[in-house]
Amino acid sequence: MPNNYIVQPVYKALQVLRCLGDERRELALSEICYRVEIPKTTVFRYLQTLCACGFVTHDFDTDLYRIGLRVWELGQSVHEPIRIRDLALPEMRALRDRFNETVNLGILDGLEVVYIEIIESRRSLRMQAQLGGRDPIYSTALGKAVLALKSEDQWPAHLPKDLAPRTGHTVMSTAKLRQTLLDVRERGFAFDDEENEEGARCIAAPIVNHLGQPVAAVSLSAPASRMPDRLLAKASVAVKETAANISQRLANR
Amino acid sequence: MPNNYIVQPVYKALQVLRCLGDERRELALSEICYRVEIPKTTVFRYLQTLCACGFVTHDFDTDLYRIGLRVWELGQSVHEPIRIRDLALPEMRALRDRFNETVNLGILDGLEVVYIEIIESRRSLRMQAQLGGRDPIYSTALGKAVLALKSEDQWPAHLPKDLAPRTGHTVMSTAKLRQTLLDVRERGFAFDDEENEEGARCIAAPIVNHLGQPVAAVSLSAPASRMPDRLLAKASVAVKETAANISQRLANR
DNA sequence: AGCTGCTGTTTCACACAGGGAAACAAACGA
DNA sequence: TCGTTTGTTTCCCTGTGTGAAACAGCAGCT
Repeated sequence: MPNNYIVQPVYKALQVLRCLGDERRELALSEICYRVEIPKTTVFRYLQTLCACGFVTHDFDTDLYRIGLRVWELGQSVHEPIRIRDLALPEMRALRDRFNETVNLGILDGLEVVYIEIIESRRSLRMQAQLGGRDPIYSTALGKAVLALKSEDQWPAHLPKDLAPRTGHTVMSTAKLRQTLLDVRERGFAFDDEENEEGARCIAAPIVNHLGQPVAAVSLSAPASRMPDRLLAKASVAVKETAANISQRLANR
Repeated sequence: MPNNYIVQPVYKALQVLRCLGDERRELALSEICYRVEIPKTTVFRYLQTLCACGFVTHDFDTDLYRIGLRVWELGQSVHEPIRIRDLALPEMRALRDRFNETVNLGILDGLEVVYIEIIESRRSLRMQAQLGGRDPIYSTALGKAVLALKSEDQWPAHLPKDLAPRTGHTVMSTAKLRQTLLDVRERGFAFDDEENEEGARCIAAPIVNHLGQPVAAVSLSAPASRMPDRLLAKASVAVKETAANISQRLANR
C-alpha cells in the first residue's frame, strides 16, 4: 500500500520517537541523528516539539533525551492488552509453575505477533522474549494459533508476500502454511518446531471472546531439549486448558 | 519556555494522537477534526501517516481510528513506571486490604503527578483516579510527598507560577506550601485535606531509591467521612510503612 | 594557556511540500 | 428519489520546514 498522504515531518519525527524506544536508554542528539539518518538541525527541532508535548523528556544536565511518560500514559489507553492481561495472568502463572517454562501472551498486529505478557521460566536456560517485542506470525506458534481461527480470507492480510526464513525449519510455502493452519483449527493448538528461533520449541492455543473470535493466544516455549516429542501431548493439553480458562473468564463479563 | 523550534505538523499530529488517547474509544475522522480543530484534509493526512507507523489503527469496515499497539509497545520502554510498579503491587494490595480504601502509586512529571498504579477500594463509594491520569503536584498528597524530599531549589521547577484553586481548600500561597513541604519532610508523610477534590482526603508517603532520592509515592485516599481525624495517626503510620517497604525492595537489587 | 575535536544551538535564504478550499465520490436516511 | 454527511482526491499557493554553515560551549589533549 504505497501511501502518498504521508506527511514527511510527522513520519520522521515518529521515527525519532521509535528510535528512542528501541534503544532502552537515554540518547544524545547526535546519537539519534546517526541512527535515524536525519540532519541534526531537523532532529533537534523534532525533539523540541516532542518535548513540548511530553512525548520526550530532556535531561538538561546530561543533555540526553528519553521517552516521556506521556507515551506510557497514552499506551494505557490501548484497550486490547490491558483487559486480557489481567485475566490471563493467574492462568499463565499456573501454567508456568506446572512446567517451569516461559509462558507468553500475544496478540496480532498487522503481519506480526506482539508479546503483551511474559511469565518467565525460573531456569537459567530459558526462552525470553521482550515485552512489547514482535515476531512474524507465520513462524511462531502464537501467531499461527490466532491466525488459524480467523476466517480464511483474512489470512493473506496477515502474511507477507514472501515468507522469509527465520531458521532452517521455517515453513516457506504458502500452501504448506495453509494446511498447517487448517490442522491447527482441528487440533486446537499450534506448534513451532524451531521455526522462529533455532533450538526453541513452542506450543500455543488461541484465546477467543464470547463470540468465538480469536483475540489472543498463550504459548509455552522451551528449549527443544526440554520439550521432546513425548512431552508434546501432555503440554498441548495443558496449554489448551489454559487458553480455554482465559477464554472463559473473558466471556464472564 | 516559549519555544520557537516547534515543528507545526509534528505538534499537531501529536495532538491528534493525544485526542485518540483521551477519548477511550474509536473515533471517526470528522470527530477528531471537531475536537482538535484542524481541517479534515490535514487530519486525514496525519492519520495516514500515524497509521503507516503503527501508532494508529484504521478499521476499514467502520472507518474508525484508534490508538495503535505500537504506542503501548513504546510505552513499555519507559522505565520508571514498570520497575517500581512490580515491586509496589503486593505492598499496595496489603494496604488496600487493611483499610479497604483506594491505594495509588504516583510519580512526578513536570508540574503534575501521574498515577502509575491504582488498587481500588472494594466499597461502592470510593476514590477512583484513572491509570495514567494526572493531577497537580501542589494539591495532592502524592505530589507533595515526592516533592518535599527533592532539594528545595528544585521545587519551583515543579510548581506553576500561579497556584490555581482546585477546591475551596487548595493551598494558594507559595509561602504556606513551602512550610507544608518542610513539615512533610519532618513527619515523613503528606496530607491532602480536600485540596484536590471536594470531599476527598488523602495520605501519602514518599518512596526513595538506594541513594535516598524520592522516585515515587504511595497514597491512601478515601472520602473525608471515612477518614476522620482520629484515624489519621493510624493511617499515616501504615502508609509510611508501606512506602518504606517498597523503598526497601527497591534498594535490594 | 592554546589548540582541536566534539557537542548542541542559532541563523538564514530557498525550494518544495504541507495546507486547505473546493470538487468529488460514496454511503447513508428520509 | 433526493439531500446530507461522510471520507477521499485534486489543485494551486504560500508559508514553513529544511539543512548548510556559522556559532558557541565544553572537554580532553599537548
